[in-house]
Amino acid sequence: MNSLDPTKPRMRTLAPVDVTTIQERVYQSLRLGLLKGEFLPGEQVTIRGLADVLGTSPMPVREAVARLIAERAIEQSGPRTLRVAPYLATEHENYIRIRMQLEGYAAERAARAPRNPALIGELRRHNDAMSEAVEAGDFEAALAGNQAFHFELYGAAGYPQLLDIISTLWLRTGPIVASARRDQALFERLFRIGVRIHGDAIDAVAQRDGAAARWAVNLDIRSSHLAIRKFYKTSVEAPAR
Amino acid sequence: MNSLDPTKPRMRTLAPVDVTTIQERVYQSLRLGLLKGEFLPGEQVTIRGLADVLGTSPMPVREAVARLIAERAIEQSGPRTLRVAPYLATEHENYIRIRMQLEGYAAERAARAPRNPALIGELRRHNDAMSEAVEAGDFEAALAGNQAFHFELYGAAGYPQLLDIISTLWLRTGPIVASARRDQALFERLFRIGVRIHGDAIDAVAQRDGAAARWAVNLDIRSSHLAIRKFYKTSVEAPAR
DNA sequence: ATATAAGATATGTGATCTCATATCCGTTAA
DNA sequence: TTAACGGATATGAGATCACATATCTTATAT
Repeated sequence: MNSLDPTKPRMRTLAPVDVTTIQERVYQSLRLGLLKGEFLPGEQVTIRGLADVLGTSPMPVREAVARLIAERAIEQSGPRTLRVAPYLATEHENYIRIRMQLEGYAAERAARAPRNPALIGELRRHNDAMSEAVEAGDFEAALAGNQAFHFELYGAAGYPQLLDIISTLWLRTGPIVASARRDQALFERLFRIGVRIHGDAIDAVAQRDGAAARWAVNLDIRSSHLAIRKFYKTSVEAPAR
Repeated sequence: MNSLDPTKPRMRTLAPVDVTTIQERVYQSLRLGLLKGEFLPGEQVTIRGLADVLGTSPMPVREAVARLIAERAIEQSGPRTLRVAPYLATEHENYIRIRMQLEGYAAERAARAPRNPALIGELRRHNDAMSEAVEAGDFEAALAGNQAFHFELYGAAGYPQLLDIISTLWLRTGPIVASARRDQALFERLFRIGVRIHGDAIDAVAQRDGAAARWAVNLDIRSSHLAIRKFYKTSVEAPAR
């Protein structure tokens, strides 16, 4: 019997394989693309087109898109047309008010939640990363840092369901925020303000001051909203509904 | 030329035909069924089974179910199993807190919105219908009246997007609330309390007192939650996750 | 009698095909 | 030159088929 003896126990090097469905991977990919600003608000998409880009058949894309339609991140603009949710001033303003309610509440709960020793450090780390990215002019990284900061904070509230709803709202407003970064000067200013407000939020959490945490997050949301509104007012006109 | 002359103008009796997709009708049907309590929390469903009941093929059902999964009304409990969202005490409690934030906010805004002369009358009408249904022991009608009252109120806030999110939350908690009506005595008591609280809410709106409206709605949500928790604690145990 | 294994059934996932129709483009007639 | 008609193309919706596998049933062996 040599070393190839099949009855002899030996080390296996096979690793478990990714068993997630194609549909799920398509969904996650589209979701990430929306949050990273790879789609413009109002941009038309087609199921077959996405399937080609993603290297799969239309079938999994259809169902991933159906989920995104349910989350209002993609909408049917006509009988046979799909598009990324467009920027509409009043609609976006409504979402901002809803976000202030929910994210403000999440921040308040996070500040009042049982102390997690690592939380403050993590928040600072995300905010520092965002700050450095802004100064380096890397707006994609700044966007990612901003997102990481917010979700670290909201996650500390200990409400998976709340986090889930907030994620959906970010998915709707993501392409709008991300595409607005094309105005570099405006967004540099915006992100610098954001970094400072995040600092206030961190202080509020450190002092377990729920009201102050809520206030800081609401200020952050509102100030970013104002910048985005200015961007869209002065540059792009929203596509017709 | 007789009366069948095709050149002679004549009255047409053809009415427009329903052009909505099967998928959309399946979705609306499932949605209504969930809100009316035709599904039990944790109940298993199959795509082919639903397709048979609805008299269609699995295809439109698949995509309608995908949307409901995105809304967390249906979930995948295993590799090849779908079920209606089950009752889980802490998860449900989290949803209750989120609903208090959002529905409280909606009520506050509704009370402070520009006066709609018909609103108070509509609210009273829904609440009276609910009250009569409770006394008649018609819990399905009472449930419908309760829903109509809440959405009439929240709709008056003038935030379609907020209404949409609240609808999604009701879709998740709908089967839980609806199935709990099986304990008649408990729910008779609950609905009677609800009718009274609704009266307080109507008064708050009539006086344009946003804080009072928020308070009334939050009390309504919380009291119904307590009744449901009691029901599930004393009767049914939630299916294992 | 019980436990294990083999076979049958059920079910979600994905691919492929068909269909209706919206959209685009070129041709033709006024 | 312009507008209207018609054909080609693109696209979402739906049906059908194929596949892998989880679950249930049944038979057999201990």
